Amino acid sequence: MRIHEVAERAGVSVATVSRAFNLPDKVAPATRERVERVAQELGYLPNASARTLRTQRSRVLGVVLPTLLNPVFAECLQGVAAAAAVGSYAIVPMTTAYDEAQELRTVAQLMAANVDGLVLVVSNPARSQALQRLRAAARPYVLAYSAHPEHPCVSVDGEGAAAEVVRQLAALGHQRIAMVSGTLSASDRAQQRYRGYLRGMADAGLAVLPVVEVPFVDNAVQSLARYLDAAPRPTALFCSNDLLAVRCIRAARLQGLRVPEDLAVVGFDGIAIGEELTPTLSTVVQPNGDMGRLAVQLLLKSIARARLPDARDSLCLPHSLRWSESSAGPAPTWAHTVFTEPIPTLSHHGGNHEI
Amino acid sequence: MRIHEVAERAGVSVATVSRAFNLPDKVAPATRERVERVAQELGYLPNASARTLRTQRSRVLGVVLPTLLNPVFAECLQGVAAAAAVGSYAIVPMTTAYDEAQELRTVAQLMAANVDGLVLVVSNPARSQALQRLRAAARPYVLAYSAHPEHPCVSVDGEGAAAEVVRQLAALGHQRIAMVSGTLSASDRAQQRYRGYLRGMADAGLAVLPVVEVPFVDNAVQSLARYLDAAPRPTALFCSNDLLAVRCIRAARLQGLRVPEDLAVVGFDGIAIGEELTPTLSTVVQPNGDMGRLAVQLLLKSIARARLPDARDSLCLPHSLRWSESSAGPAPTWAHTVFTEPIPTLSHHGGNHEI
DNA sequence: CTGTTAGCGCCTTCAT
DNA sequence: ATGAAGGCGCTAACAG
Repeated sequence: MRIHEVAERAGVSVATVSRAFNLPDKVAPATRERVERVAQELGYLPNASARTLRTQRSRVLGVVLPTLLNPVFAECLQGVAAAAAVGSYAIVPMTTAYDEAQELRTVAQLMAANVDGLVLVVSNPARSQALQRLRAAARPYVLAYSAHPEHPCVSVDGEGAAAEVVRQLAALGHQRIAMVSGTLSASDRAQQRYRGYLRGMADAGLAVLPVVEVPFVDNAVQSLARYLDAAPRPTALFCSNDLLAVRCIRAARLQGLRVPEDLAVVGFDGIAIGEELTPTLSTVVQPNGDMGRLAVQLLLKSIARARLPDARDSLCLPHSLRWSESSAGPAPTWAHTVFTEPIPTLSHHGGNHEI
Repeated sequence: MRIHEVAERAGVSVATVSRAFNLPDKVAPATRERVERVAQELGYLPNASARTLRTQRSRVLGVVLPTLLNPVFAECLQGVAAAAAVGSYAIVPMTTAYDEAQELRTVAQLMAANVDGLVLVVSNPARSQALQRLRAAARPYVLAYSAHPEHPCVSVDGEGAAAEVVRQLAALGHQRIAMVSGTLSASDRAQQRYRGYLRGMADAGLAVLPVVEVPFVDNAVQSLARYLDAAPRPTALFCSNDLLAVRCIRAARLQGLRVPEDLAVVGFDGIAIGEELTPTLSTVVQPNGDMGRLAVQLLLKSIARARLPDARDSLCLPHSLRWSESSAGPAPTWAHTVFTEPIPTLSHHGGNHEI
């Protein structure tokens, strides 16, 4: 279905049909209605490629995310999609698996696809070649989840939030607080949260524990369980994301530890499912949907003004701490000896609450 | 950066540059190398819109999903993305929130965007206007997660799997097995699984219980808890998806019920996080990634042959039952009276395992 | 092996 | 208020 056929059926020129769609004011009401009716009947929709080629604007935004298997980014993407839809923009999301080479390839591909702008979550803004390339090509982009003085960003104060969590855990009476993180080098955010941990521990006058780095998801629970098996174990774990927190809770249970009595676990991200688990997840709640939404709004605003987004327009969104069931103050000393047996495994059919 | 500039810098015509990219064999090695080098230097990438307009092929696939907030579809999308990447196709995912009107709009938008084909998860293939439209326009598409004799599909036998789950629960000694479902009318799949429940109960000679329909996510846990409060309660719940199962487990705990001793809970989907929860989720494991992957392969194969995918090429993938910690046989009668107090709520700071 | 050229479908200036 | 026509960047005949 092409514009020519609509024009023919409506007894007008293609120019009039085009105007009826794009500049409705410039066409007589009667004509416009007729064109619209015919277009409707024929199911005509303007060919996006031709329009893009002609106008040099695609009304498409590229979205670069590490993965969609972590709900935090899926939630963000929903916000991006919602805000884009409001502005009549389509989105093309792509995932990079936290790999910087792939970030670069992805961005190149998106540029070739003529996206009008990009929202991206990158591993490390400071050294990202993908961002350099975008800047060199003068493509509008906004980062989400990262803060960097030279890039337009929408983020939360991850370091401050982490420090706050640790201080509050200390205030609850915890002294041995360990940080659990994914591969630190893979993500700027993980490093930021770790710095927050260090600062919080210093503020509380506590001794820092070695970071528990869990690089591979496969055996995360296994290695965490092993870690928790060795004395003296921490009384609280601060995890750099909620999925890690879920795994820590499982590892604790496998070791026969109660959460939160024997081990408090706090996550980071505020993924929705965290509130449905048992115990519900204590965590740093980020406004994931809003992060995406506002990144898009910043982007679209700058596009409308035909300028690049300015680093000075960066936004730091408020976060909140959710103190929920997976955390509490440490149990008194005698309690630590109660649960030394691992919980029954599957063959006993899950009697993990009879103990 | 346009093809013309590359041609100029390389001292050849635009046709040669184009050929160097698309038909490398038809250009002299020396020339090709020079063109490639220049293109590299200039960071040239062919304009996708122009190419699409000219060739009438975009090398883009549309992906229509209900939501990305349910990990089952995020997992599927990863499979889709992987298979598309292998075939050098980009993807444009869109979500429909289980709304049929939005499915139609989304498909129309994707068609206007010149996608070469679509993978879609729709509410109800039998009455989907979106599918009618695709068929009318002769666009290649493949459905995932649904089976329908008139459409090319990649799915699992949801009814059979559900019946199997119910029979096995019965074999474990359960007699009061209830089905928990989202809005039945919103999804073909939910209905299919419900039919499986009915069949399984009949096979086991058990009396069917009224389906527990949980239409709105907001108060799902609340209403489930209320349901579980009323006697006589079921000893096993079969949930039409894993997220519901997670909520059922929480509702049970809120009522002071142990899972699985007082209440066995089985889900459906096999989302990855289910294995990390405590208790780990018993569920029907679908190959979510493969579902997406194979749907794309079917699609690309047919595109390569310049034909529409045939309903007779539909695939029914194997599923498996994962019997894990959230299910077990029913506890003996005396056990039902042990836990009658609700677990402490947040204000008591989560002592839900001290009972 | 390489160059010239005609559109793909649309928007937009210019003319009427 | 409407129509005619050029060209966005690219690929694929067709020539040479």
